[in-house]
Amino acid sequence: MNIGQAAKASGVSAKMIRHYESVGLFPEAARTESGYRQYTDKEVGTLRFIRQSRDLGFSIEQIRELLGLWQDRKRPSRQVRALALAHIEELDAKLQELHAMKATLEHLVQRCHGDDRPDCPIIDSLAQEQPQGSRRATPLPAQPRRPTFQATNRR
Amino acid sequence: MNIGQAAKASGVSAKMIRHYESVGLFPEAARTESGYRQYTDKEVGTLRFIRQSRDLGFSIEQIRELLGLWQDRKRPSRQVRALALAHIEELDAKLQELHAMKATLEHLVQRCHGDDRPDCPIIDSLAQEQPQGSRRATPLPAQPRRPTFQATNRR
DNA sequence: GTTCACCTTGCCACGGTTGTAAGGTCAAGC
DNA sequence: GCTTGACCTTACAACCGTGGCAAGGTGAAC
Repeated sequence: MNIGQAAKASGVSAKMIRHYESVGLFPEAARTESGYRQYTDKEVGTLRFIRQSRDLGFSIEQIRELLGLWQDRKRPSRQVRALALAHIEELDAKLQELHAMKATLEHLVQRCHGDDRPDCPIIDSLAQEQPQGSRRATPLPAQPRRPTFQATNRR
Repeated sequence: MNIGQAAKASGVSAKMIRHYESVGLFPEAARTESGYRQYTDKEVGTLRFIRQSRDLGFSIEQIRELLGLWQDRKRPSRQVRALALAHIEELDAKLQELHAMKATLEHLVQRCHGDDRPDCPIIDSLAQEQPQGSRRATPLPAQPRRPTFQATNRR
């Protein structure tokens, strides 16, 4: 199986298969005489595992661990569960963050007429300097101020 | 005011002030004879505006527009509102995505004993090949399969 | 022997932010 | 004066995951 076929079968692009190989997430594939990578069903299975994990938002490093746990047939399910729980917590943190942003914006949008007049509470709020005892409901202790949220590529 | 002081006053790091300047989000600062950037309160105000916008998850490009709207005192509030609404939709899309991930994971975690036994539905599910008529509740038409969600740097 | 789809490697781009390196400047204390 | 240390300057690389493009080699059908 060439890389293109493995890509189709697994749902991981050929580009990313090469990338995963280069970062050691995926073992180096066998090659034909002319250098073409060759894949078996077993490897496609691993690629599918990777794709599913990515779809659930696991990072490459987390997937590295997951693959290790998958390979090790004797490992306690406790370990897998712990990894999943940790990831759920990350997702939760992100969800909370995004939710807070959305709530603030919705509040502002609600108070903006949104007509021909220039007066606009949204802009005003952005321009306003944040008071020391911030407007945060819970004054979280020593919280990193920058959002851990990054706008992602639109496609 | 030197860059360090402007950074403290605005909450934007010196590093990022330079960066914003380099990408044209922020006008080039005046300089002393020796080349030090000099800032006034007005510019610190702009920096604060940028920071507040970033805290709400607006992208650099969106902030560029917001700054334009802020500067233009006659622009209809409609425009600002539209920008905010568009961003709320982006946030919503992300929230939905993360929520779906979390829901799936929680379902799996719930069914995993999490004890010393190796049997684990989480790993099994990742290994399992996704059937054509996926497990998605709504078979969204031509949805990009890759998550638009990126794990972000931990700090 | 040409054509076309595929494969190869390598480098660049996107977000936004941080780190690091190698140097210049300023104000204080001696 | 001169050193020290905190600040400033620029430039470049890194993070993460993915896509794009270039320049070339390969395989198989016609």
